[in-house]
Amino acid sequence: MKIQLYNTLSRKLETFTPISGNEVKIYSCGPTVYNYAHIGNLRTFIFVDILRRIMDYSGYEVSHVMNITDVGHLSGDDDSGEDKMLKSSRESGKTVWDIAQYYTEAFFRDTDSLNIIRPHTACRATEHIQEMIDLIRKLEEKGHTYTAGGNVYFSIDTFPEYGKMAGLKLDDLQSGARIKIDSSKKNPKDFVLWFTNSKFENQVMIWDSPWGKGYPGWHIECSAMSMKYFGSHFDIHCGGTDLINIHHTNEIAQSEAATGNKWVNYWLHGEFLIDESGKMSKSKGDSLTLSYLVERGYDPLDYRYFCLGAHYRSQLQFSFNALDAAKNARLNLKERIRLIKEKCDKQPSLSEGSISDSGKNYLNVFNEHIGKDLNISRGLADLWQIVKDMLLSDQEKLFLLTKMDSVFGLSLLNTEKEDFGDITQEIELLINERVDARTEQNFSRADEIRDILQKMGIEIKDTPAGTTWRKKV
RNA sequence: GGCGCCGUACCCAAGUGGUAAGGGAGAGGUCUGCAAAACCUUUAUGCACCGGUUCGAAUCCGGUCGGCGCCUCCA
Repeated sequence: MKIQLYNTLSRKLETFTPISGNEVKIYSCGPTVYNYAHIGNLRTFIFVDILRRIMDYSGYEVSHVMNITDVGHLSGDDDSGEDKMLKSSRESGKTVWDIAQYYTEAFFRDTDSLNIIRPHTACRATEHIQEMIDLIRKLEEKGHTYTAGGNVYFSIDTFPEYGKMAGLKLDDLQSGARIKIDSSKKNPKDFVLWFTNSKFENQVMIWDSPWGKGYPGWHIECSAMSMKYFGSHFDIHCGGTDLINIHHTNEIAQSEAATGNKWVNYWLHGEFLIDESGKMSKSKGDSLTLSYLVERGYDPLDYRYFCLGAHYRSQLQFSFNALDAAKNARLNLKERIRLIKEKCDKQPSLSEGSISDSGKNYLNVFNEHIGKDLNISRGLADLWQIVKDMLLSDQEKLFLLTKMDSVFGLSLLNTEKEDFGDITQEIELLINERVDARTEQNFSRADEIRDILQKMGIEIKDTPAGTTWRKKV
């Protein structure tokens, strides 16, 4: 199966070819764990998950590494900003280590509930300080660094290709347009590799280094960790679109300056989720979290479905209206699939070889769609078409759906419990009573019971096979 | 100030040169004691606006208006 990816490096669609045989090495930028992830953050992780699932689906051997940024980083460029971990620690009364642990667990709870497959390796920055120090040393040996004001900086003037991915024209950049420039820097775009002499009280996240006690700059962790797990050259690096200009630009500079060779072949960036006021950000304070959606009665997979409706490189407009639409769509889809499953119940399942031409065609079209820069929303449309196809056998539908859902990750075949709730005794009694009333043609009582159940949030369905119910959407 | 993206029906959106995917919502129908659910049908001569290129444009080019992002930390 051919896979084309839009590479930020070239700003073009490129056909994907792995560096080594059938292996695909994916590094994705992970969460900063000083707060809950908001649903905008999670959109990017869903995008990475789709990428990974499509690679798996295509038969590649994927290894996926993701960092956990548990080192506090400054909110400003000039050393005057506040350390976010410390801030969070001060506000909650917990230690920075507890904070990191707590939010890391919260992050994985969220991603698990979104059916996001966990990376093979999730590596904490704080557990790779030595690797970072080693990398900085290498850069130092090659003359790419200088020390000023107690910090070790990367000197971008020693790396002529600086900014090539972002297309930055250095002279045109208005550095300091929004923030004060660190006066120790030789070039405003230089960045810190290692901070020493923390000015923060109670700074506990400090380590010994050749340059003194301190802590690493933000960018170095991804370079150091990806090289540790993947070596100096790997296939795909992805993250949010905001990382292009600074974070990934700096990562490329320090990585390629250290090794002297190309670091990453394909760079993929996911666009933002926005709401009426624009992009969501942690610094806005109260932000939309997944658990808030759950409190409001949504299933995490409603949000996943919502995200699959748009291409990863388009901004997606969030609203509860749109989320409701996704929720309805997902439940409708599952109901249809439940019926298909029911009808196939006693029949033997199909194998790849016994698929009809029509089925094969669906699969080819689907593969073509998702292979073209992960066009998952087009793939979803393909899936709907299969579900609604009146000529395709149910068995075949089931086969195709199962295969395709390995890419969507929507648990579409899980139709048993989730949406239909636990049968409570009360509901069952009422339903039985209503069935009796209807048999006796006592329709006023039957309608009365239906109203009662309605108020309890239960929806009644009278089918030829009997009365069923489900929780109201 | 520099760079980039976007503007498609009531809503979310796909489509980037060959005559508008999909979903939600709405409407009509079948079914039903009535409903609900389910199922079927239906909903943009039109893709912000103006001009141009082309046999042909939502798609390419130029302009106008509007929205968003990046150039601090950020998904």
